[in-house]
Amino acid sequence: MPELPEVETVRRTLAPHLVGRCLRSVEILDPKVVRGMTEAEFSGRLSGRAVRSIGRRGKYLVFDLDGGEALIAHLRMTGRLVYLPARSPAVPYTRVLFRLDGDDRLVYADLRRLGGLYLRESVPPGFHRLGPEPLAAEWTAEEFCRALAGRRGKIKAVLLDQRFLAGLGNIYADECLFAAGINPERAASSLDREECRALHAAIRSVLERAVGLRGTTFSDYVDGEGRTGSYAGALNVYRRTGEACLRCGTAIQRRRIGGRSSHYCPCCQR
DNA sequence: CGTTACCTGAAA
DNA sequence: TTTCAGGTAACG
Repeated sequence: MPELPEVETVRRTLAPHLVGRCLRSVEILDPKVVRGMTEAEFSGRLSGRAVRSIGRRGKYLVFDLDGGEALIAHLRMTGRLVYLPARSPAVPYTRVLFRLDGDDRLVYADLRRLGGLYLRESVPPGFHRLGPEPLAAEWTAEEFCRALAGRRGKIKAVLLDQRFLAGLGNIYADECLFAAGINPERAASSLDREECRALHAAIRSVLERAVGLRGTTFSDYVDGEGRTGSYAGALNVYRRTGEACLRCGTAIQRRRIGGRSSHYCPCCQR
């Protein structure tokens, strides 16, 4: 479910509740979501540690804990991390419960169970190969243009490659390409300088606006306080197949690129 | 490079 | 019944 704006929103909504507080104990209801170690090791190494800070890298959340330990989460499609004050109703599909002081809890819920919880040593290899953060000041149009020129494959597939750029997913890749007026089927290396700069600016502005609106909710996504995001009303092409382009009126098309649905306006995106 | 597997549920 | 879903990794 979550791409960079949703994960960043979860980070921001969890931090005020969790930073400085202690994970008193861990209850694992479904061992599958704890990756790369036994349940006993996972709960043993986390129990009793306080949360120092919560960070984000691409679509990963990183909880830095006392003693140099870290809890790392990837929500994949349907994962949720929700802060649950004492006596709150249970969250459907809860897989792991972290008990805090005072009977408050942090819940990991995940309908499809594709997401996972990790410690530093068990983090998946992709974590260490993430590309630049698109909202970081150091990520310049110059660097982006150079990197694109050296890539084979279609621009849509390249934008989804987390080694190329960390945090874009299917929704925002389509929205950024629309904002830049670039067809998703174009070869990445065929973009000229002006198009690269337009796409760089589009990625920045779309992601910043989406973070400001607290992400996009279709069905599953909620933030760390259980609230939905409101970027769905700002979407121009994603899941609007057959509807009129808001800019020119042409019907939005959908086709499969690199195994994912891509939505675009055949008139505005060349 | 594209395809498949991993999971479950909703919608067509 | 089939297809589709916000993601990634492991195939061939």
